[in-house]
Parts: sequence; C-alpha cells; structure tokens
Amino acid sequence: MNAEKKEIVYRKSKQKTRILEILRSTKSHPTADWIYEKLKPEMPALSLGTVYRNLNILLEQGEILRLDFGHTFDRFDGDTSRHYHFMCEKCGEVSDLELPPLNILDKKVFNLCGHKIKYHKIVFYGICKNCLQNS
Amino acid sequence: MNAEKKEIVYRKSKQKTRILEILRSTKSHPTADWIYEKLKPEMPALSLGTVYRNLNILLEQGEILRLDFGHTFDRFDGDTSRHYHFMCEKCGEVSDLELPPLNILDKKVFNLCGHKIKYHKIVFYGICKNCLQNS
DNA sequence: GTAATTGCAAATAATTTGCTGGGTG
DNA sequence: CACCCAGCAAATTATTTGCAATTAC
Repeated sequence: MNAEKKEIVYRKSKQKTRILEILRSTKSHPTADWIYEKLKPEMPALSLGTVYRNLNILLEQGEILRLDFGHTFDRFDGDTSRHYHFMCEKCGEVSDLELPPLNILDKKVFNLCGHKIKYHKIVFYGICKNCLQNS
Repeated sequence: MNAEKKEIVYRKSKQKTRILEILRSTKSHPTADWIYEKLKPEMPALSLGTVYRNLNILLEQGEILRLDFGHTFDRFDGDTSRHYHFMCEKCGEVSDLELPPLNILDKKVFNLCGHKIKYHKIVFYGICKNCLQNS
C-alpha cells in the first residue's frame, strides 16, 4: 500500500476550461448536473462523465472545492445533543468533540447577511491522535 | 403542493428498537450498512431496506442525527479561499458567508483532544433573506 | 380490523469506469 | 508519437420503493 502516485501531467481541453470558467463565474455552488446542462447548448456532444472527470481533476489540483462530507455514505449519530465532529483523514474515524456550542455564531451570521439561522454544523478534518502515534 | 402531512402513528418493532439501541451504545457514527451487519447475526432475516426505513423514521422523530450535507448530491465551489457556507432549508440555495475564518478553533480542538487539525468546515442552516420576505 | 412494519427484489440516482478513437504537447 | 482526454454506455454504490405477508395496537 501507499504506492507512489504516478505523476500525471494534465493537459488543456475546451471542456475543462469551460467547466472551471463556469464555476468561477457563479456563486451558486452548482451540482455536476447543473454544469452539464449549462454547457450542453454550446457543446452538444458533451457527456456527464466528462464533467465528473474534470471536476475530480480540478479538485485534485486544488482549483475548486467540493462541498460535502467527503465520504459517500451517510453516517448516523445517536447523540442528538448539540456537538461538533472530527474526521480523521487517515483512518476515516468520526468522533465527537467536547467543544461547547458556539451559539454566538448564529447571531453573527444573521447580523451579517440577514438569513434566519436555525443551527450550524462544524466538522474538523485532520489526523487523529491514534494515527499520529502509529506513523 | 404543501399538502398537509398525513400523521403517522409509529409502532414499536424489534428492529427499530435494536437499531436505536445500537446507535445509542456506540460513539462510532456508523453507516447504515454497519448497523445492518451488526444486527444480522441476531436477526438473520433482517434486510438492509428495513435499516434504512427505520433510520429515516428515527430521524423524523428527532431521535438521531444524520451527518451529511442533507442533499444527496455534491455541490462544487470555484472559490477556494477559506469561507463558510449557508444553506436555505426552503429554497435549497447555498451561499457564501463573509464571516472571517476562525482559525482559533483548530487550536482549541487540538488542545482539547490532541488531534492534528488541518482545517474545518462550517455550514449554517436556516431560512434565507429572500424566502423570509416571500412568505 | 386497520394500518404500520417487514423481507425481498427491483428501481432510482449520483457517480465512476472501461473502451475506443481523437487531440495535445 | 506517447499518452491524456472525450464521448458513450455499462457498471457501481448508496438509498428508496412496490408488494404481499405479518404484526402491533
């Protein structure tokens, strides 16, 4: 395991360029499908697979962000009290944090932009204590 | 639209009870499949569909939490600078927030539990300014 | 007895991947 | 001319749903 990644030299393509342009020009945090529909008129031959492939390349290059939990499956929590989570990027473990709830943030955001905030979620990412020791 | 929800009176079942017990007894934030595998030995006839159905019922009853982005598809962001997000529960829009990054939190969490924190994400949920006005 | 719940299997839905041919460096 | 990239379709994966039988209240 931990095989060294083959260094891929990415090339330009009209599709990749347009996808990035579209993402840069909107504040709407689109889905892959939305980008596909947006691009289809000017590139009738475009396929959804190409959009996904390019999004992953752009992600890897750090040109864009993906807004999700990282893992593809939902996780459930039997503890419904307000608390935050940490996910270890190495072992994938999700753990609860003792950090007290920061209710002030909700008010701050309301004052800033006028949205009515019901609650918020915070997830910290990094390497857990265990993985730090075993490496 | 906006049809009034038929009020369902949930009944007890061994499956639902055990699923909740398992969730309450672990801190590992399991996936649906993990719960299914855990329960299978004592309930050989159990099906994965039942696990999913009960998790959704428990969610609706507020007995458990789901850790994810709510929507099932990824959204992408062309802005890679550190910023937080807001999602409107009514119209589904995701927008950027002007709230400055709270780097102190990463140190706080490290001091608290010893995990090495690389970064964190915050998502606020509620009703956006627009939806507030149009209702 | 009414209607929620189950197991099973088939259906969805988002995303990934194999293949073949075309285009970039 | 090597090898990355596109388009297409088929495969994967997590989750949902239809159905008939079962069970809770």
